[in-house]
Amino acid sequence: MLELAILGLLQEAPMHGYELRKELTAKLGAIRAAISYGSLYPTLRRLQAAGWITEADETPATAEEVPALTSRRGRVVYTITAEGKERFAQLIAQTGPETYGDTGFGVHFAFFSRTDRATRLRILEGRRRTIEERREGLRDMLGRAAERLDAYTLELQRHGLEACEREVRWLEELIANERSGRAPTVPVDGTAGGPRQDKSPPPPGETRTERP
Amino acid sequence: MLELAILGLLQEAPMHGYELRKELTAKLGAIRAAISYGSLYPTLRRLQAAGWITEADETPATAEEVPALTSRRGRVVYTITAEGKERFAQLIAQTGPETYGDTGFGVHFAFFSRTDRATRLRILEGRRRTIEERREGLRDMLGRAAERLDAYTLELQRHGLEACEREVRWLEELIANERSGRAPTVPVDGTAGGPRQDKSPPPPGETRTERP
DNA sequence: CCACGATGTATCGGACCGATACATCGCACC
DNA sequence: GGTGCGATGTATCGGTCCGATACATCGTGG
Repeated sequence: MLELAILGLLQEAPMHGYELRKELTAKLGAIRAAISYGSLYPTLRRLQAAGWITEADETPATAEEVPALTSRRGRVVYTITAEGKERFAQLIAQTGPETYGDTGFGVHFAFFSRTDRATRLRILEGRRRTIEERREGLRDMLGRAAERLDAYTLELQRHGLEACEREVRWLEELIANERSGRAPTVPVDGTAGGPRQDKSPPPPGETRTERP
Repeated sequence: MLELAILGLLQEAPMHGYELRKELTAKLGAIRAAISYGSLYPTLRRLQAAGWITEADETPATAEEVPALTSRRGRVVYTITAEGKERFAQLIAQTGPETYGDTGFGVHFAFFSRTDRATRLRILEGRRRTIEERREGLRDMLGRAAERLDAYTLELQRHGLEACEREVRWLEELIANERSGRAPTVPVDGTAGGPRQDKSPPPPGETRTERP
């Protein structure tokens, strides 16, 4: 999952570790709290060893002397390679059971603007099915096995059930929206890439913004 | 977290691994999908080594002969010890940052009927604060940094923000209930849940219930 | 003058997951 | 009468990710 997210972010611009973590946290803030360096740095090393990214020490080109008295450690900037882009495309398109879990779905969804519509639909429907199953499990629990559980556990289940129902409704809307054809079909490519091409796909969600 | 959950469940009745996993999945179904054996068995071994639980091979006491031709492996039944109960009480009462994360909070909440009210309130308020901070982060993101993110990511944030707002409201209700000395009451919703008999909640006093 | 928070890179132990292996039992289906 | 299949049951292994920790630089304000 981290691998996918890193590759996706580096496709927008080269970054160093600290920045990467901030962007990661911003993009995935709705699902995960914060990515640990204990995950980030080893993963970066793994990606570099595999050839998906390159690591470049940021030494100031304007350094005249600076006789390295303090052996200044520059920031390490990571850049995605062509193979890395290929790898990302492969990862983003392949769906499995882990794609429909909470974290997996969130990461995939966060990169939907780089995903073709067929895959988007497949993921949304798979996620819906997963949540529907969880919902049924909770319903059964609250129906049949209710007397075996205490009031607090029941309240937890009830709250979880409600969350499931809301998410299914949300997914229905997104699916309908994708099907209605107003979906982006974003040109995924990047060879023309400067950093940050301004892509703004059509609003995937509902038109209502009922937040005060 | 697993340690706490196992200790809590074994306090209700001795169980073997398979059963433990089922009960764990039932009790925590709203937060986690299913506990892996790859976590469960090592943890059981760790708890046994620490003396919190005892491990007893379930050999049928009525076995006259049966000279072990097939070397039948009996089920291993785990029972909590007095030290284990002490350990559980210690774990359930101590709160830290990890208590307010998604998983930690869920596990603690699932055992609220074995938690004294002061601790319950501390946990609910800590959780509320955590979610409020997450909510503020998402609000900032949707306000200030909105133009840097694509439509799908924004939609994800919006959905996450809504979930935060709902959870805060839920927590407010629970906190108010705790303060008023009642058990979790059931909000009138209609969409969520099936039959909801008001099963007599843990009395406002202390907890301590053994299963028959 | 220096304390403090932000920036920045990095490692280590541990918790947990997913896949896998293997064995028994009862029951439906042919 | 056989046979396959799903539930029950115990267990390990490799890998991912987290939390704590360490250390260094820089700007700002008291």
